[in-house]
Amino acid sequence: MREHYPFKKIEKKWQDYWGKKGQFKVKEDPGKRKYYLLEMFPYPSGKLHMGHMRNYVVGDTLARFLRMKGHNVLYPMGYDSFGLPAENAAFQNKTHPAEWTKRCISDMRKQQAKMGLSYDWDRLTITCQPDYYKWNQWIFLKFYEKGLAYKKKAPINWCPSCKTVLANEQVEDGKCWRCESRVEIKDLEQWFFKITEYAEELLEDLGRLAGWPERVKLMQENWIGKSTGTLVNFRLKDSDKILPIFTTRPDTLYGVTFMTMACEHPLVLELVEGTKYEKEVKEFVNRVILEDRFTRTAEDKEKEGVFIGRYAINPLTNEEVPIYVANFVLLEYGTGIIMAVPAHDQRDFEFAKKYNIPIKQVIKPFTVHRKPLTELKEAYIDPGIMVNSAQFTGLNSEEAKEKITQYLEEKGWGKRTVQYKLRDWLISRQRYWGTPIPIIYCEKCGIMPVPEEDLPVELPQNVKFTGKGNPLKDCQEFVNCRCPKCKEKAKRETDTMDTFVDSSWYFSRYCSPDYDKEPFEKKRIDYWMPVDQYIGGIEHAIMHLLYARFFTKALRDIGLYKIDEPFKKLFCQGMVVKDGAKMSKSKGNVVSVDEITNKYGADTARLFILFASPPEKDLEWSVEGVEGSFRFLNRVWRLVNQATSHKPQATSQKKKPEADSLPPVADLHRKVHQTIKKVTEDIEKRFHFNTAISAIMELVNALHLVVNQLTSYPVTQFKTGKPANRQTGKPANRQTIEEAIETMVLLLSPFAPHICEELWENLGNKPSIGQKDWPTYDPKAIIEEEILIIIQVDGKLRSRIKVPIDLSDDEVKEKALADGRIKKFISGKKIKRVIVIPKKLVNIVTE
RNA sequence: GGGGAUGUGGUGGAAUCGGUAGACACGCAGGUCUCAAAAACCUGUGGAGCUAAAACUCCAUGAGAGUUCGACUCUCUCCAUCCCCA
Repeated sequence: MREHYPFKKIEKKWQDYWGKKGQFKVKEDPGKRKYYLLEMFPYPSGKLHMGHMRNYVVGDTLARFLRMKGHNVLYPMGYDSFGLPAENAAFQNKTHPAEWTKRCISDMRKQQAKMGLSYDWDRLTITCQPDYYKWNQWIFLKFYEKGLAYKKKAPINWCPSCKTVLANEQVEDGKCWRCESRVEIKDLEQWFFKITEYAEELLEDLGRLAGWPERVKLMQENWIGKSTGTLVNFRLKDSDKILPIFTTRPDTLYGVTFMTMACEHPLVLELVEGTKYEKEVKEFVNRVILEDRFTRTAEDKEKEGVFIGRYAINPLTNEEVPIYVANFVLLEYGTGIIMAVPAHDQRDFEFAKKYNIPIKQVIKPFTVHRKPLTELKEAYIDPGIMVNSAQFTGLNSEEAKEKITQYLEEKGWGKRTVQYKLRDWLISRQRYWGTPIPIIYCEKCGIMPVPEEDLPVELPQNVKFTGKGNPLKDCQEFVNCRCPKCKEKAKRETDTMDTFVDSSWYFSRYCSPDYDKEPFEKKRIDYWMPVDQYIGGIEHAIMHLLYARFFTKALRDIGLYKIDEPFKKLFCQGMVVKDGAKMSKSKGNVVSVDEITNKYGADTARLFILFASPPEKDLEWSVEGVEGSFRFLNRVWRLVNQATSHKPQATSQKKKPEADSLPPVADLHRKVHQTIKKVTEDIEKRFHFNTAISAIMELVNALHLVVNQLTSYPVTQFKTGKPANRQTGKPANRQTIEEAIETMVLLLSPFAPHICEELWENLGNKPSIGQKDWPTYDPKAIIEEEILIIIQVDGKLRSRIKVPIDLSDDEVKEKALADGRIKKFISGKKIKRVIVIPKKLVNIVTE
């Protein structure tokens, strides 16, 4: 590794050049095809890792390619810079979150620049700055006006000793991450965005997102979780209360033998209050509530519950059934109360077995003679024939669903309904480092939105970070204010917004980052939006992408957008792993960007990342692989410089080849054009940078062979040759080789931009290679004169022959049958048929 | 339990529309150069059989079946790993 190309010098030189020239700045240009290329912006947590870099290298390569193809490419970068980690770091390092964030951003920008990423830095957007979060507040007020932002009680994690709200990730094993006290669940007034209002549209429009991966759409579909079913009103015994339940199985209504309620259901504690059941129920609820959803609903989790001492009345049968509170019922789904039919639902079945609750079968299989119910080992969940169901007995259960729902509707006991799993978006966070919610509480006037002209409500700088509670609450100068209406003393909302609010529209801010009348300028947004290609990790498949889609629709209804969907195409790159595990500090398998750029340079890192695997798959980091990429670039460097050098190559002086052993120059010309085609299509159609690079490697290998063999060729002539004639049959050697070298450098330039700029200049061209047109191939040049035909006998490869391209199928068939090797296999056999696949293969089928 | 993805040499991967399995690279082995090494360059490299060598033959894409003249590719069953949901 002693001698290598001077990548440090070259990379610095061209990064400076691009920066000085402002080469990547873009403006709206109606005359050019726009292309908005977006990467998920990072959280500035300190150092960028190779996982980030993979995202950016894919994006940057694409951006450079598209520019050369003549697109007007918007390629911006920003930082998602509000959030809990900054606040924690501030507490630990005794710095201000703003300071810490600023430092992280500066570090990350340096690393991104070192990788040669071609962002338009003029559009840099940092979400923790008032000129950005002002518009979060503005949007909040618009949502509030439209009823899309509202307040209601919701349970939160509460640490009684720290007296603070905890995020879910701060609860470890049901205990506070800092002081290890038992976490409690408290109901608190919180702000919500009404995403459920768009549930149907969000679901429906998934069908129009042709450029999205199927699995992401599927995940969103499941998350929205639409189900059609029936709402049935049970009555509470000895009360006039109604217990509404949602079911997708109204056909099993006659088989209800108990009810279960979610532990979080507010009615639970109300119903047991002052009764002998109170103590037991409370203890149970408090225990269950702290387990996370996953463990609670896991298949193998023991189903548990407690009788609460009350009964519900089935409207169809007037039967009384006991009410339980159970661990497997979630408040979020349906109404939080479930009618339990143990005969036809597996979880209900297990529960009933455990607590000796009767099991009543109301559907029997279509196939006759089934074992009696008492011997059932599991619930019967499939459709069948209705039994024990009054006037519905004998019906097909699918049919009965409809009939029973109809009957309930007639009687006013229930109705058909559509249910979504999607919940409204809780945006309140009880912490400092986020966008202040622009609301004022006045004793006289109530909830008052901050007037638009008073925005932004700025985060106060002067707060104490004790690690406990929300520092904003203790900041008197922030909290105390005047009511905008009556001007009396009032108090500010101290909750801040979820950071997902910031990332739900940042891509629109890039379009007009300097605009100060609204979040973004219509004229410019209409030119750039929607995003043509979004690139990011699969971990955002649900939350971020769903919120951004919701924002787009809501802002459209406010009149800010013309579009319905923000991201036309989505690409999710795989993870970067090392030693079989995702790179992470705790595992100690992190490869830092600096380490790689210092040792091999950015071009090598870029090339390796793209070459080692197709971008949607996980990428295994390999030191040998990186060295291989480095070797390749050195090879390219020597090859091109050898061609431009005045000194003849020392090693190539040995002997002159015979005239007939001269390299096939026409082949090289063909190879060049085939490579253009392959590389272009691999990038454009498939995102398969790995095969694009291997095609370039093949071209380099071919060139290498030609240059080495062609010892009679005076290398000095490379420097100032005329461009190759691409129209006529067989160009001169010099032109062909020159064309091959220039094309190769052009094709390689989006992947390894620095070295290619330098080589381009060395070849006697003016910079910048990034502003040259992407090469196009000549369809005539890629046609082979002779093609290889595979000959099979009974599907087995037996011979190959070369034939002229224009030979007819019949002639090919004849040649195949006459082939010496084939004769051996078909002699004495009767030929049943011969299949000829034009220009590919002949299969001779014998009896 | 439901849904999805993946499974190809010693390794990463290629085979884009059902038509030569293993492109390109890594690694390894041998060679050239060198006092030696590194670098660079050249040659070989799925397995087995048969060979002095070449040629040739057979086997091989997680396992097993099916469709087809022909299957890494399509269908079914199973196994393993990963992801999402419950």
